[in-house]
Amino acid sequence: MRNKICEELNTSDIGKSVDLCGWVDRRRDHGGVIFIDLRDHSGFLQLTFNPEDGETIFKRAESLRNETVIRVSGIVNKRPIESINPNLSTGKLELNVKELIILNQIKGNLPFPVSIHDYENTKEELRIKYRYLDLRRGKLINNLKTRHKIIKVAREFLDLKGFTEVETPLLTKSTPEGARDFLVPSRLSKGEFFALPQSPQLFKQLLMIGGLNKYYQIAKCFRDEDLRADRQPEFTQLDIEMSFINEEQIIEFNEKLIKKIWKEVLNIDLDRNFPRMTWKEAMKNYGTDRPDTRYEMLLKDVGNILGEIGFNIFTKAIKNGGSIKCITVKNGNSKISNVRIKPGGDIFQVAQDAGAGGLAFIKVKENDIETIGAIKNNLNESIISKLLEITSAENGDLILLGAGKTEVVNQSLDRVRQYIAKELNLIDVNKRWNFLWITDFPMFEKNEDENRLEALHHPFCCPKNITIKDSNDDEDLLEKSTAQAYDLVLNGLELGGGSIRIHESRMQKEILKKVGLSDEEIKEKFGFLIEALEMGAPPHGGIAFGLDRITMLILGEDSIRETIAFPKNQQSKCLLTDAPSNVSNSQLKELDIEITIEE
RNA sequence: GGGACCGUAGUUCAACUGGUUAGAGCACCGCCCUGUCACGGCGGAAGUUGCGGGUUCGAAUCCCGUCGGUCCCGCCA
Repeated sequence: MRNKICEELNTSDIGKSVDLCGWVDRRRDHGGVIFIDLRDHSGFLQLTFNPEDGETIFKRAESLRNETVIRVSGIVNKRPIESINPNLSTGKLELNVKELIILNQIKGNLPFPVSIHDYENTKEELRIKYRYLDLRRGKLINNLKTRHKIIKVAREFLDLKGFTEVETPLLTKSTPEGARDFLVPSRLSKGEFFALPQSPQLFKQLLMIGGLNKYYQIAKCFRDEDLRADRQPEFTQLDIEMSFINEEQIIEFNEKLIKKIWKEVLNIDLDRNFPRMTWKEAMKNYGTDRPDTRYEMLLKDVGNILGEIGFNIFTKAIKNGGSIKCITVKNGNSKISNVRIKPGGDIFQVAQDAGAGGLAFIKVKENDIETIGAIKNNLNESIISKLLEITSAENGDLILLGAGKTEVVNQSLDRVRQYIAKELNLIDVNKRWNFLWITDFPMFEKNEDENRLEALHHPFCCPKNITIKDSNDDEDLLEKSTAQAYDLVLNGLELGGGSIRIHESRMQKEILKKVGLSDEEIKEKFGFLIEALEMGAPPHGGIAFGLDRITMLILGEDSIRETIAFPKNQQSKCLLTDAPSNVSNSQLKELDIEITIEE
């Protein structure tokens, strides 16, 4: 059909006869001469039509519209010097068309313009509904190519290190805890359901037990939860697992993998080792387990300074076992107006939205401080000087304080910190790729509402420095234990996480009991795992990266939808196919399923 | 489940504090134009202002409801 593509053409083709196919990107009809920008997957070439070439072909050329699909044959000509277009790789050339075949025409108006010159703020609703048109604009295709390259580099790297890519089932078992499952009924098992995997977690462990040694998978995962800019109901993990390995080895290995991807895809050398921070440090200094360390404003605990000054909110916080913490905004007094940090102000609101009762402030001035009377009346010089010492606050700085339950104080100050960093442009642009390992997660956290323990990572993480014998002797020891778990954080975003897994059946049973499962439930839901662990399971561990997020960050996009060919909208619907949708009664009957919602 | 913002021609936007017949660019249709490249010129068609209700002499504009979209909270082992 064609013997050339646009990007292949250069001045050595001048005088040659070529056949090209593509879309009409734009047409410029001068009456006498018609210019068409031909676009194919590789680039552009200007076509010219002259009346002297015959009435039939000229008439046909006049009928061309944007996005008409054509095949053209002609002679590659050198453009006159004054007509060279320096913005085009084929700008010195043009094709004088001798034969024009219209392969497909467009019907009516397009839902939005495709030509890159019209690239405007097209509503995303339309871009997703007519994804094939948006793809034709090129940017998304480039994003998909970058995504492809990331996967390719990872595959090559892992292959070279002796890993085997294995596909695990999509039709699998619904598991308790975690996210909501997508359920799949089956005609052969009426009344029963498969679940789509939230991750291949247990299967990759079983592969280790099977002696595969090194596994990876570009794995589709499914979670029926609400969506965000960085969360889709189906997403992709780069999933990795290894046997006879410890935490340190996994971290070092995956750091190499990430560095390789950044080098091959972006040509960026991440030469220094990624810094590490324990979960405790992260919570203490940043109030979150995925801190953005590109800027300062660390959280400081001022409970022992302000807890007993007599200000009721502070006193109560400490008395109830909570915290008083603060962040210091350098030169905040001039950069942030009073109304913003008082009730009704945007910064105050951020703190309150995060659950805090409010946000207190202390403005540091020359030889004085400014704050609300209820606080100021209770301060003396020694307290102030201690406060200034611990916060390193100087004249002009603004101290923002939170008091109450530690989790709430952490969460609200974390949000305020992030908000202010964005508002005041405090993010260090030189730290564009600020990777950080978070380690030493606790095994469990308390679910206050239901008064029970939940696995912080998942209940297959192996606790650190503790044996099943220890835990039998001291229940508390296990509950307060640290997991051999680690997360990779980039600029405040979780890129991936993993752990050393439990390879001992008795420990696995203990942990599952701790998160509230009965013996029966353990047997029913995880019997196959417990059994497998009893048959010579090797120590093993691994990690899973969010491939969509990695791609998003590498591309500098704000949403993973820009990295996915056919994404869902925020209501979890596919606007292109209108899925999910109704099914016929006969389909339902075959599954013995009845719809009870009323129309 | 909750909060915020948005919805005007095929499309991207405009329309003052509620006030004439809701405008413009691109696209579309017609005519003109032989070197443009986001070509240019003249003319034309194109609107249930998402939908429904209310306030008003008068609503794209204000109010209520509803539908759709985006961002966020909850949720996401």
